[in-house]
Amino acid sequence: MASNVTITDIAKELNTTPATVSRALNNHPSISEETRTRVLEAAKRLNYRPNTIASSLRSGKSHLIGVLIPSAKINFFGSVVHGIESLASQHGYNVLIYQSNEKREFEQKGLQAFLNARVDGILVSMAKETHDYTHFREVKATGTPLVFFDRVNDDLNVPSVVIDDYKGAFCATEHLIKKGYQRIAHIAGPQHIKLFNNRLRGYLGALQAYNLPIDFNIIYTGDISIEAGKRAVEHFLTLEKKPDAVFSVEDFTALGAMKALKEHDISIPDQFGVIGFANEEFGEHTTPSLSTLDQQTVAMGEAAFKLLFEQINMKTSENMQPRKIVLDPIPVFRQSSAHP
Amino acid sequence: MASNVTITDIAKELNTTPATVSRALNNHPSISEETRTRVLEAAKRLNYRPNTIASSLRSGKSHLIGVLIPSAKINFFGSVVHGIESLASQHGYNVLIYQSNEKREFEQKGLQAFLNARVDGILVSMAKETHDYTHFREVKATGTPLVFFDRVNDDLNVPSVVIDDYKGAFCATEHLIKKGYQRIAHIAGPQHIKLFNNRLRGYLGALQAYNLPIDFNIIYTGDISIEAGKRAVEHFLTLEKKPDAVFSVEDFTALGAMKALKEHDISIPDQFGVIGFANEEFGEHTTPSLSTLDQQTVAMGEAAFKLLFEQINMKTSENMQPRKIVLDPIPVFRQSSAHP
DNA sequence: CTGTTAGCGCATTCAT
DNA sequence: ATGAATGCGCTAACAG
Repeated sequence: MASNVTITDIAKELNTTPATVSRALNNHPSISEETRTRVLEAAKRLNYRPNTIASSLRSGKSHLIGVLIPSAKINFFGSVVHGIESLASQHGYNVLIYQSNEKREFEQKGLQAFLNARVDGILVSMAKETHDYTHFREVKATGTPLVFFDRVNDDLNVPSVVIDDYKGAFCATEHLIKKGYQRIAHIAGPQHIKLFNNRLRGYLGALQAYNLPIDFNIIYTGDISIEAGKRAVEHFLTLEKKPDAVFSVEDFTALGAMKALKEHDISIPDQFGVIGFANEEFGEHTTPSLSTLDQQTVAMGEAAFKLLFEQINMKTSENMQPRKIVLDPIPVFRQSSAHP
Repeated sequence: MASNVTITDIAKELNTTPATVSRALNNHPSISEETRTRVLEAAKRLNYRPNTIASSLRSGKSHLIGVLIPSAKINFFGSVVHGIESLASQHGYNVLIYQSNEKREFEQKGLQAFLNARVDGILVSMAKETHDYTHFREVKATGTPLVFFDRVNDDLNVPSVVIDDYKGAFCATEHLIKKGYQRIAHIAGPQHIKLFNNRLRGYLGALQAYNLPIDFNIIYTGDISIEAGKRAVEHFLTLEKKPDAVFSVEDFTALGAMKALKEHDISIPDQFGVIGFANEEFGEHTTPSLSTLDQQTVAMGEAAFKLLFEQINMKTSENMQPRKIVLDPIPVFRQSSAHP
């Protein structure tokens, strides 16, 4: 069964030494073409499998990267992992995955596991619950390259990849304006979370850019849920000066808004325009289909890996300030904002 | 900077030997309580991190499991990975992830990478493209525990976890019957894929069980797409004896069917009932919401890990025939099948 | 270009 | 209960 042939076995077979076999196997420059082929042939014949564990121990490089996400069940992170893994395996890295389940405790355990496994680098999207960052500081202290994506923390001085929420919100609002909607509302998310604040700012920025008045009566702040979207619309409809379109901070909230509008027999997009943010899968299949902004999940994963890869291959001396990659969200304009 | 304290360092600090430190750290039975605490204290003080690589090399156990999936972008697999990782980390295993992207070539590369990393076990959902199974045979030949989930192959004699497609299809069809629909159609998937065939059989089984006639005119075979669903309905509506409900092999096809029905102003569920299979996220948010069967993704991941864990801890002598776990799909009956 | 030597960090056998 | 010795499989520095 498990043959477990080693380079020593190959060496014996060919009356040479493990060192030579190792060199041949790793395409070392100073090795004759002849011995290389002989070794490769013998390796194949004996069904040799390089033991990466031994190699890692000796070389100090594990060719492992750790990816810490809140949950693989969340679509967004699955897509990001897709981007990460694709590039990583192209570059000869294996990907370790760990879920924080939004708990700081698990987050810490995951980082611990990664460090113990001597990963060559770590990619993290932070848990919501996390407010104390000492565990990340410990990682930095070990010198292990670290990159944040999506859920980042700027104080930590770690390279990161994020989406340009301001620009996305600006773009969404601008789109509604250009489509001819007159009075555009916003359903905002919890403002202590930076990205939701950025989206609010993008909304305000677009209104200003087009010299439209800002009315805080049509800015509803709720949580991220279908229910919040419904409540927002109910609120808007009580107003004297009702809005005729809404930019919702997030697709699920937009969905709630659409449901409430339907209940009131307000037709979308004719009487009321709706646009969300995230490009969740369901948006393509609602009636009408939901306009939104795509978050570039796969590109985010790829960018995150690239940043990490740079860091891994960087002499520690080159200690410039950490790079921050900001991805543009991609507009996906569908029916819900197609003002006639 | 990276301290990289070893057990030897701890030993020196305490004027003892690496062996003692190792024993203390691993809760070896024959070690005095006093030295244990002294070692643990010193380990913490020196910021010691066990080197799993060295440990793996020495012990022969990597505490790594490899998970090979078609793509992390696909929701289903993300959820399964969630289930796997949760249990795995509870049991002290780290999870390596690799995507085949539905290509046999990558599948083989992934398995190779896993074997080289000396994983303690491998979990696989096969690529669609795969028809030649020698790479799996090679894995078996190494003695590395292997478990299939969802996309399995029975010839390989490998333990597996699947969903009971027959039962799910039976249940869906039965539901439509009990709701009072009279003439129930089926949109089937490519029949060379076993699970689709099982669903067709479940549909037929339910009709028989309730003494309903089987009419092949209302069994439409297509691929798995929204378009196929639309075409199926178009076909059904040309018939003289039109159906008044459909069990669709899969949610996206069901969605296509709903769209076509809407275009024909046929009201769902009053005039026509629809039920799908998979419990895709969008189903909750369509109008009307889509009845379906949940595939128990997280439970599948957990079951797969459990099976693998059993195998890992099994003496190779206990070579009974491989276990096969069959999960029951969970009915999720929503509006689209709510016959008045 | 190849062989020799050494050791990565740890767990385990055999002493004591 | 602890210490001494050994080697897992590989790579790398140094000789030749």
